[in-house]
Amino acid sequence: MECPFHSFYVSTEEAKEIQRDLRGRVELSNTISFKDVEFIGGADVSFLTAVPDSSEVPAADYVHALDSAHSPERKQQAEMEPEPSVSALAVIVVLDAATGSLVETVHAQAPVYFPYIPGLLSFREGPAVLAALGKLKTFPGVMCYDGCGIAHPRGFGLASHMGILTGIPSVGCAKSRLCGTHDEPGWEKGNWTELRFKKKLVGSCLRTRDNVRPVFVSPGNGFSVDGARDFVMACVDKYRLPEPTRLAHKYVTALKKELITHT
DNA sequence: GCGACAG
DNA sequence: ATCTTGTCGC
Repeated sequence: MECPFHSFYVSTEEAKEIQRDLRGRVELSNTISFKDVEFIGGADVSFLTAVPDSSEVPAADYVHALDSAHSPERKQQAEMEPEPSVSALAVIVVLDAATGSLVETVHAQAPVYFPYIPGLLSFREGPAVLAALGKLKTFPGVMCYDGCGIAHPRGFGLASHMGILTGIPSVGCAKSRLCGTHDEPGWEKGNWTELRFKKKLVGSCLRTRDNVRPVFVSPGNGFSVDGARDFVMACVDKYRLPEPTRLAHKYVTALKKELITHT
């Protein structure tokens, strides 16, 4: 199956249409047995205002693919800012699955042409995430994203979107609920309840630490609901967020602070 | 029509 | 996400 690249310079309606077009490609059975996964990746994004992109690294393959769809005509058609003052800063960390040690960290900056709209997050953060992924030397066997997978209005959240575009199995681990209903899980680490949307099982409400708010885990692509939850739980150390996402967040925050200072 | 609403 | 100090709890 080829990579279904599309433009990210789209209107909100086109974005929803893209999600409906691609959701059928999501594979909800465990594609990989994370027992054999060597490297695990985690991604997180923060935003910069009025900080020029000083990237020196050549554009990644993902960016090239996206550029072909980035014609001025499309920007015009989508009625978006010619030169946004806000850019997304994405960081990807790669951990050794066996030891949990940090193997690689990369980052990329991309202009933001899309506003934050619940359900359309990937159109805001996607370009930066894809650009960062393209700079990796160590290719992760699984990616963990800070957002939803199929626990989404159209069953195609950030984790699913990135998973389909890159081919890397993925899981979404959101800090709060986007949609669906669930019972309150027990207060002990490891307790969980089903997250359902329109009567369908789409994820888990998982307690990753004793007495802390739960996280919402759902398959991105290549995972079953149970598999996604087991995977996230296996990535949890002593914090609420699983290590891949927690570390990625830690690094973007530090990098952002650094970039702002050097400006 | 009235709420809900990843980051 | 982002703007922000101290503060309560394990």
